[in-house]
Parts: sequence; structure tokens; C-alpha cells
Amino acid sequence: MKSNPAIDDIDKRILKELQVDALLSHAELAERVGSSPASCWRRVKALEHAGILGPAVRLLDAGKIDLGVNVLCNVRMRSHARASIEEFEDFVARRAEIMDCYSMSGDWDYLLRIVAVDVADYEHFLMRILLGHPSVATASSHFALSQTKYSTRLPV
Amino acid sequence: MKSNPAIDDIDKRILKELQVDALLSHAELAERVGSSPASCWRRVKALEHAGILGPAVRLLDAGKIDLGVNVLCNVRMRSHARASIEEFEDFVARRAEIMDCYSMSGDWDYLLRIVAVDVADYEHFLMRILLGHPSVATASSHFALSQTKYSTRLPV
DNA sequence: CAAAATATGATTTACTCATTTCACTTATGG
DNA sequence: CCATAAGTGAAATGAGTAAATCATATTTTG
Repeated sequence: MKSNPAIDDIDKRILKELQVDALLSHAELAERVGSSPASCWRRVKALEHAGILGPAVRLLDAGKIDLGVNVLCNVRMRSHARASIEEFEDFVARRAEIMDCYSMSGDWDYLLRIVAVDVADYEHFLMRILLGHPSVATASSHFALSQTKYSTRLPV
Repeated sequence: MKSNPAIDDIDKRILKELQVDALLSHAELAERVGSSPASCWRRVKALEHAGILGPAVRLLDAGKIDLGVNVLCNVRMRSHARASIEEFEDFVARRAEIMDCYSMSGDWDYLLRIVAVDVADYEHFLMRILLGHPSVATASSHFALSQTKYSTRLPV
């Protein structure tokens, strides 16, 4: 077991391929990256064990299940006490409509991406849920007119 | 073939499970959603065909491959002519470091999320690539101090 | 309410696939 | 430059899987 397995060229190709299709068999993968199935299998296991290769997930078309509204919402905290922060981040983790959350430099403390079925749905979330949270002082919402790009494929 | 297959309760459970683990066999999936493997298989095929169930992808740990820097960048366009917009959106689609792009209401035209290895790397992208694009008038960058939440799991 | 269409679950078949083993090659380090 | 360790590919296996079939149940619709 290596603590920091150096990522070589074949590892990178494996990461590239699996980021695009998680269902590839080791045999197919081996062909694409120019290696053998056995070696690929070992490399995949090592990458998983190192925590580099994460879960295989299935992506859904948000529009087709009526979650077409993306809102980006800046949040300012009432206090920066550790307890407030932890409480807020727990809240973020639990709310399924909050897809992403970034702790930000600059004027705002957090940037959230929220999915909603329509504007009314978002209004409910904003007024009753987000602004109702004790740690939240203010929020500023910006609606996405469309999602021009959404990628999970990191450039390895 | 149904054009708009009504999503029932079992379909929802299938979507929930596959969003978390794309590698589930139909047998395991059937157990979890309370159905038979054969029926699950047919439902999965139908959901795929309807475009609801998208690709299976493998997620990577960005930090572990030295892409720990997330920057959110607002962009204002020089013009809103169709040609400018198309050119810019093509550019966005091609650049691998631009992970997400939203066309926005409000003061800015687009919001981008960019991954970078460090600040210098981002500076290069901003100065040479993004601001060098003919359609781009201005940009305003905000660094994420940390990624508090990142989820691909839509609330079905 | 009856007829037609559609979805379901049990079962089977033929594969494909993950995983192991082993002999061999390549890299590492004293 | 030799010795030890680490990684590689080919082959074998046994298990698990996708997909098809069919009789039955359920839903839809005229």
C-alpha cells in the first residue's frame, strides 16, 4: 500500500475514461488505456483506496424531473462563531435542494446553488427555510436563466 | 414506448438509488426498491430512453489530483449579438477547466465555476484565456475558500 | 363492465466479468 | 552491478449478470 501513489500516464487515462463512463468493464478499460485487464483492475483498486477515484453515480436530467430552476444564492452570516458555522454547514448538508455550497472570500460568506421546481418553490425555500435559519443574516438570490454547462469531468 | 412515462414511486426509488450508486446490479436494485429484477431492468431502460436517467460517471476527489482551487467568476459580455453568445458558449464547452456555466439574470451575463491547481494557474486562465476572449468585456472573480458541499444527487 | 393493452415476477440461458494465480519483466537501492 | 521488490500480462475460474420468454395480474379505455 502506497501512501502517495504517483499518478502516471495510464492512471490518468483511467481517470479520464471512468469520469466519462463508470460502467466500463476492466477489459474495455484496458483496451482504451493501452494496458491489460488485470493491471487495470489493480490500478483502479489502488486509486479507489487512495481516495482519488470516488463513487460511481448516475446523473439525472434535472429539467425532465421538474427541477429546472437553478438559483445561486449568496449568504451572509449573523456571526462567525464556530458554533454558528457548524450549525449552518450541517443544515446545508441536510437540505437536499442545496446542491453545492462554497465558503467564499469577499463580501459574502457562502455561495449556494439551489435547485427548485419553480420560482414559488424557491421563494418558499428562501423565506421559510434559508432566512429562517438562525445563523443566516442576509441572502441575495440570482436566478440562472439556463445551465450552459454542467460537468463532473475534472481535467486530470 | 411512452413519450412521457409518468414517474411512479418505484421509478423515484430507482432514481434515488442509482444517483448514489451507479454500479448496483438489477438484482440488488430490485431488493432495495421492492420490485423484481426483470421489472427494474425494464424501468431502467425506459428511464434511460426517456432521457431522465443520464450517464454513469465516476467522481474524483479534486483536492487529491491538485485541482483544489475553485473560483466563481462573473462575466459580462461585450455584446449580446447571437454570434457573440454562440462563440462564447462554444468556448465554455471546450475549456476543460470551466466546470459549470450559468446564464444569469441580473448584473452579470454568466457565472462560471473554474477549477485550478493554484492561484497562479487561475491568474493565467483569467488574464490570457478568459479576458482574451473577444466576447468578454469584464469579469469578476471570487475564490472559494472551501467546498462545503458538492452533490450530484437531485431530490427526486 | 368487458376487452384490449400494458406491466409484472418467476425462471432460464448464455455470457461476460471480476478476481486470482503465476511466470516474467521492469524498476529500485545498497 | 547485483539483489530485492514492485508491477505486468496471459490464462483460468467460478460467480453473478443482463436479457429474453411466458404466463399471470393489473390497469386503461371504449
